[in-house]
Amino acid sequence: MGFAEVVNTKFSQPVPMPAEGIETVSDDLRALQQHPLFRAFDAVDFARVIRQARRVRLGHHQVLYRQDMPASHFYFVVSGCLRLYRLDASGIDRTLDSLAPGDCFAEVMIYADPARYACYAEALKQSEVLMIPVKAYRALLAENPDYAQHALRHYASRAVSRFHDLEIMTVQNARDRLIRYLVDLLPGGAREGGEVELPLPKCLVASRLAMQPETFSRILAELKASGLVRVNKSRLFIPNPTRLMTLSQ
Amino acid sequence: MGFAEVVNTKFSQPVPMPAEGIETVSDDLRALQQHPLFRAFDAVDFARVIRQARRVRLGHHQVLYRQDMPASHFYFVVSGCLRLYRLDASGIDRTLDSLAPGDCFAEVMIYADPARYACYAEALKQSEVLMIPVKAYRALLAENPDYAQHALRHYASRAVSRFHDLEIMTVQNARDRLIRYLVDLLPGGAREGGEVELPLPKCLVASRLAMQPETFSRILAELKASGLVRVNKSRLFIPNPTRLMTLSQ
DNA sequence: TGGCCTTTCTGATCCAGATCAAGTCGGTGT
DNA sequence: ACACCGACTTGATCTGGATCAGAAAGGCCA
Repeated sequence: MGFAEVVNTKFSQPVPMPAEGIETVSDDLRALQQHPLFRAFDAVDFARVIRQARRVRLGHHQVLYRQDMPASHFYFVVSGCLRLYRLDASGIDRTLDSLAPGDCFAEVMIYADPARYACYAEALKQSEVLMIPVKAYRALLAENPDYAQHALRHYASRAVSRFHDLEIMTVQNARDRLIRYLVDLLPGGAREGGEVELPLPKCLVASRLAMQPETFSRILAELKASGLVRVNKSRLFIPNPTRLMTLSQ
Repeated sequence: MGFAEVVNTKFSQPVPMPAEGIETVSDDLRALQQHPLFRAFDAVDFARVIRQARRVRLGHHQVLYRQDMPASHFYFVVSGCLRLYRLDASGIDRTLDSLAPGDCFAEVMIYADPARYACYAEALKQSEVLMIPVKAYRALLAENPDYAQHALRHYASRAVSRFHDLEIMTVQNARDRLIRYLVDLLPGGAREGGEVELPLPKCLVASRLAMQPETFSRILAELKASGLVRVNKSRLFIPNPTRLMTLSQ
């Protein structure tokens, strides 16, 4: 494979294709049915895809797939919390995204060619994901133009948010990157204050924002000191996002 | 609008919706017909979209659209060269992508909701673009499931490359970012050496890579000195990409 | 309950890269 | 040919953030 050896040894092996831990799909899939990629489906078609899906349980730090691995499935987060990251030659890992229950990921693999995962996916705690064969999904879309419209809409919104991520990363200043990241997490955007739960442990948020954990910690301390952010573990309260934004120049 | 005033005054006004400079669409659209978004179209449907498209000529530094402007068209580069960028409150502009003849851009607006441009688009020299109404394209796709499959494939490949861009930007080291950028420009990837034409003037490549022009210049000088890159204006010759990559650790 | 381990925080140092400031070079218009 | 202007380079300094090194604060297991 070529990078199996650079994987941090504390990580478990990736799940062997299907795998033990499989069980028949049951009912907490209401959330999946609400997802933009599935919302348009009628009950029959939904059942058809789900029948071919498999539920997988992942332990803390267990790797679901690796970058460059051939991709025949995409995923839906039933419970828990995962992250997407890449490893480079020097073994540095860089977090690219975080995933929460209700998210789909690697869905770009439905139409990617060549279909190889672009990164690693790792559970950050005990998690459960549904693995959905891309073929099954693709087959339904081919038959049903209306479904395809919905998928296109989803792909478009995903593209917009990735573009936005890219925009954040071109900000040179570490503090400004953090501020924009926090404001994006706010439910109401920059409009109104609110509480935010970091979707990743702080050290991984740091890696997501291309800075060191120490730098993250110091910037957060500084924001706390100036009263712009109230911190309680991984919950942050932001009373006035507008003032925060102006600080970011 | 709210940011008309931050636009650098040396830039011209954006094209007034349709505009003078319009002419009937002629024959150098062969290239468009080859584009993944149009390849599947039969002659009749292709003609149908094209009939509703308008050709626009842009002068040096002319802005085609602005960020947050309502988006009713997407674009195809007939000739010239453009860039996508954003402006923030402090007036700093950050280049997010470069465009060459044969590229489509803002095509995500076909399905985006709300349909507002996520950035500015500006011509870097005398250029010609085709503006294609998203409605026309969307209508065709709704009728034709096969076309939708192709569009999905295109969106997927676009998503993969944006993800890849994001990955480059999470590299902390300026030299490493530049090296990865250069290797990506190589036709053969890291496999074999070759010549590369920078798709943007050097100062904008710098902004694309979140570094200062001076830093870009110095790093390039350093690579030149160590024989890893031969520089001739905006053409770079990279004899041994593998060696270049290893230097990036 | 205590010890260990992981995560986070804080302090001290150092360096990559930003910033400031001239130069050089090539192109363009007069 | 000249002056001008923008794109690029080069040099000198300064600083934000990386790095190194501990210390504190929880969790978790025995």
